[in-house]
Amino acid sequence: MRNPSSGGGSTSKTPCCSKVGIKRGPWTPEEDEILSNYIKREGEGRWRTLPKRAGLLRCGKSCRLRWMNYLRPSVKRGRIAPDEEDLILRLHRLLGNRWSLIAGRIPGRTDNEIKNYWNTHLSKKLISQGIDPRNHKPLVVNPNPNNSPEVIITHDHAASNSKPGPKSNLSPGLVEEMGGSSIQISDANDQLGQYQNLVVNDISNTQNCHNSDGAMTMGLQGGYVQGNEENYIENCNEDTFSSFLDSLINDNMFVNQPQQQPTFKPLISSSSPAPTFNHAAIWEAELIRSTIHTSCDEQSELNNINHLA
DNA sequence: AACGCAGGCAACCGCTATCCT
DNA sequence: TAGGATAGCGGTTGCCTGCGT
Repeated sequence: MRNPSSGGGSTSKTPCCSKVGIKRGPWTPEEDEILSNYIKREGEGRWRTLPKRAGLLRCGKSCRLRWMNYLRPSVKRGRIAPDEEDLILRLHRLLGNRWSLIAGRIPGRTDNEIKNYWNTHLSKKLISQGIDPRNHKPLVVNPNPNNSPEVIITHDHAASNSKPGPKSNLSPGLVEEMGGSSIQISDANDQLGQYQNLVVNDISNTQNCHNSDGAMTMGLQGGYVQGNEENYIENCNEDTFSSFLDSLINDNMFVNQPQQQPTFKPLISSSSPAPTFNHAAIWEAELIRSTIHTSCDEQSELNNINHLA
């Protein structure tokens, strides 16, 4: 890809691999093999000193990235499946540009891969369907007979343009749900919200980790005021965020409103015409459920969640 | 066949969080 | 507690490739 001699960034700032003799650019098969063999032998970690120990003329960051994104045995290569695509969309609506969190829920996919896929495929797809990819809300299209892509963003979330930070990058959809007592989306995005609810609901029926009623409601009602995202998030610790997730999970519009059992459609009509029920949703729910279960048991997941708090 | 263009994606960047001494 | 080291994250860059002309 990149020309090693050209250097990566176009900025004048000092790159991390500015040392003379440190190689940059695309990795060669030989380098891959050296790195793979070394990590299989010695294990991950100590990236800073790894290149020297392994005999690579790379910086530690580069080695880590290469391993995480390509050389790890668990990394899945190949096209993103429609099921995965739908899952990415729904997770993005919940989590925003938290690529690592999204990737953590899609086995075999890396944050970089998902990020790239989002930027090159999904965001454009959403735009073409009149949905703002930043907040998953309908775009207000300027009435235009030739369907030119002139659009007005209706909900310009701060996360879209501001410097990302752990405390300010929740998706607007998520924030919206945090502020309301119901997960139900009341605008033209109803269908999308309902579809998401199905998944969330499915999770709620089986996940039993933080499922106390008290904890469940705390995240939503304990201090968050709609429009005051920062305050809420700043006060949000692991428990409250977990509780918030629980509240999402347990807020069950279909139980409350069984007559509204909707006709579900994929968020994006990527493949076949919309079925009344999508296997992807079941698969996704199962996947998310399993990760939530995992989060109950593993500190690493807590650490991940903690990034949001 | 040659050229130009746009899209895809691997890699790099700066920044922040966490760990360690 | 402070400060350095390390790990990890999300945004951005720019080369490569495929396609259209």
